[in-house]
Amino acid sequence: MTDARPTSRPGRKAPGKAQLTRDDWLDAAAGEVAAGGFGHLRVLTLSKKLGVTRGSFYWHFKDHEDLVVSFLDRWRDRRLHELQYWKPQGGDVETELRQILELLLTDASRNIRRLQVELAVRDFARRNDYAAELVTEVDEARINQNCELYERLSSDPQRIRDLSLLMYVATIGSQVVLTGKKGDAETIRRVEDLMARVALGQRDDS
Amino acid sequence: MTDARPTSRPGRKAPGKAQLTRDDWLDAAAGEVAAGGFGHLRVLTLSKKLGVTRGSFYWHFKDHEDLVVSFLDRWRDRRLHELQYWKPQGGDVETELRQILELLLTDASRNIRRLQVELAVRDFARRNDYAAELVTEVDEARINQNCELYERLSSDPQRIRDLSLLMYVATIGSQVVLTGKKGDAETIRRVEDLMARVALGQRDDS
DNA sequence: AAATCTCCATACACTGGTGTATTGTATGGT
DNA sequence: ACCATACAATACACCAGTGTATGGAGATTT
Repeated sequence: MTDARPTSRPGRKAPGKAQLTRDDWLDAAAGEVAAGGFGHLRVLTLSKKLGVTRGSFYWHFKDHEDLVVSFLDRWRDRRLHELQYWKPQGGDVETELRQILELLLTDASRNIRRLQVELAVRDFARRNDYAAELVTEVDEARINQNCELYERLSSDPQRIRDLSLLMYVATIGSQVVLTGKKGDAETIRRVEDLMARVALGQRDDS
Repeated sequence: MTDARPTSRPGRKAPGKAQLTRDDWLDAAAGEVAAGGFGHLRVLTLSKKLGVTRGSFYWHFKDHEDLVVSFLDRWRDRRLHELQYWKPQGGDVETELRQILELLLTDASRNIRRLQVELAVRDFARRNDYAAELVTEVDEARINQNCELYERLSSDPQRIRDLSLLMYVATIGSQVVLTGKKGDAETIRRVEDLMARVALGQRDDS
């Protein structure tokens, strides 16, 4: 499954042109996908961008589909892996909630390219079963992760899941609707604040 | 601007094959767009689907771009027009709110094709300026429309707009995340219910 | 230093798609 | 009846993109 070829080559790239790795191609592909979606992912364009010919590509990848699948796999792995670092730092519920929301909204809106890739993957998932699987996997992992937070707001398991889901779809919706629009920074901040108040208002005592 | 050619032809289509109209092509295009997005909108495929050759297409449309632009225009016009019929019927705030939400979530999730088209347009807008304009136009119209409803929950204009925006991005997010997933019907119903409670919890007295 | 391995270049065949020019055929008007 | 019009079929040139076969140069090994 995992490729035996090392990602960082020692003592190479001496002559003039740096040798490319599989990951270099995937990074370049990320740019294309962010800009034009999977439908505009061309190996010819990619090659030009990297300053080589397609001969190089077909050494690193079996074919175009291999690139797409590898790209999706890496995306899934990274999205699942990063959840580890989003573990709450401790503190009361409100500050923790606001931290999470800031991470998901304000911070995310600055990583414009990462956001574009996510939307592209999500769109591609509508017509590609494999991509759909991965997206579902990532969605569920994120929603489950946030459940741990909302457990501190309610004791009803159903309510907890629903709240986590609602907050999640709101963040995704924000990204879809507001990404790249003018004045989005301020708007996103306000939505973020309102979401926090909404979540806190869902305590058991309400 | 508007085409002089009638959409329903009188006394034609006698021989065997029904004559095609510009709208027939756009309807067929909707199917393709829903299934594969704008990137997979091919005039060849469309022609086969309609049982004719491309010769017909190039009589009705100048070129491929003409089809896309016409499609987008029709989409915008319909989305803006349908808002007229979404005027609240009167009644108290809660039932009215629940009516709107049911319309936007449960009902929308049944119109799977319409939903797919909307998501496709939205994705296309990320790389097409004209589509982006229309999507922004539709988004703003919808958000403004819903403001009228949320005015009855709060008196702070800023709060009203934020709430309307939050509810809107939540519906869009639901469509993006939940469309076509298994068990979405029940899930959507629960999210819908939670959204109603959230909105109602945002009254001034809170 | 010879052989081998790694990575990329070059050239070619092939496919699918667009757009255009030309021709064909019903239909309605007069 | 005749012709113009509306619509569609056919055939063509053209381009973008993939995949493959083969060659070649630099580095690594032995």
